[in-house]
Amino acid sequence: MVNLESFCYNHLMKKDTREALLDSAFNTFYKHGFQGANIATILNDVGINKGSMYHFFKSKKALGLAVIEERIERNLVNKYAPIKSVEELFDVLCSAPKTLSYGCPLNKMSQEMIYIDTDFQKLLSTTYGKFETLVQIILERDGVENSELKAKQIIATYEGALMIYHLNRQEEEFVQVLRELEQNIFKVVD
Amino acid sequence: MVNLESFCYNHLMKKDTREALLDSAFNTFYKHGFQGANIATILNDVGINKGSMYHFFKSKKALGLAVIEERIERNLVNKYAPIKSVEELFDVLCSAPKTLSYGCPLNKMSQEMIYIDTDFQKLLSTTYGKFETLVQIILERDGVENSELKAKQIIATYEGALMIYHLNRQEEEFVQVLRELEQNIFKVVD
DNA sequence: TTTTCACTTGACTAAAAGGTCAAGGAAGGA
DNA sequence: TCCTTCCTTGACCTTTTAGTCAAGTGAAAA
Repeated sequence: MVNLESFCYNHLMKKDTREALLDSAFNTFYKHGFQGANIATILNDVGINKGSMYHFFKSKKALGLAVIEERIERNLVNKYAPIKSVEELFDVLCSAPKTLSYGCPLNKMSQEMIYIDTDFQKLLSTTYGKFETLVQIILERDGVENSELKAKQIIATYEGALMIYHLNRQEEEFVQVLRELEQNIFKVVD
Repeated sequence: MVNLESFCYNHLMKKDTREALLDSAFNTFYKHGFQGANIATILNDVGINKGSMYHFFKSKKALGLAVIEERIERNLVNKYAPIKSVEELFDVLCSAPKTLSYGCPLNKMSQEMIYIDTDFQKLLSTTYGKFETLVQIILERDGVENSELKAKQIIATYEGALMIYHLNRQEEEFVQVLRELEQNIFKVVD
């Protein structure tokens, strides 16, 4: 018995065209920025034609918004939801230089788009809120007080340090700044 | 006696065309990003023609690099060089939401360009280094120990918090995160 | 007065970009 | 077997964009 879906004419399983499009668009936007990205590049990468993309997304903008909702946000949840302790959180944060080749996707997209398009602004703002909540939950589960402010502190330092890392490529500095924060926040003043 | 320079045919003092171009380019790149920015917009804003711009800058890229060197960097020096104490430093940092309409120009340009063009990358990296030095000097003059790490901490938190501010537009949160850092860094553990 | 140089004009080019569309293929239900 | 729906093709359109260039202007030096 043959899986019919695997015999699609463009060697892609039908339902996967949209997904492949989102994957490639995410990568392309991540590296080149939304405005700098070229639709032809994405299409070429996926191996499909224009009309096929415009069947799923009515415009480049729609594709961009979908990338935020279905990739950037999903990646954040996949990464932060399973974290069980503050210690583990900082370990994950410290690993960012190894996994995030071009900086923080959310930060990058935000810097570029929030003052250019209000739909992007709204969606990015919402997505950031979810990120903050994910971090806050980790802190609260570990009994940390004042979790909202501390979540903001952690994310702010992380985002800024990651930017500096991408300018200097000094991983040690990046880790040092985060570890310092970890100690400062959770040090007990006797 | 009339100032001859003020009788230029395009109602601009000659020497000022380049400067006006840099001003407008800075603003346009700041809001729209380098790639998203449109040269025609800048020319229209300044009130000159293409050839005039290409007389001073051989390409859009050259204009972009000049904006970094002659505006972004200059603004940083103008802003941070006169600061005389750590206290004053934090006051200036806290005022960012009032002065930086579209985020940190250096951060924004960096996020967009460092992985797209190595000339931008080098220049932005150098410029960031100068920023860090400016902050470090303030700390050292105030007798703060471990000034290099602390400068990085301050800048990282500031940059990240500023990004969050631009997503949420909650100025209080922004100030709170920075004030918290100020206390944490300089609190004496008895 | 003449020459020179820095700067400006504005039309032009070529390429790239996002987006459209009519036609066609595959699969599945009737 | 036929019809409908979903998806794909690839050529085409339109607009935008960075960049070019020959010709011209005015100020200042010679």
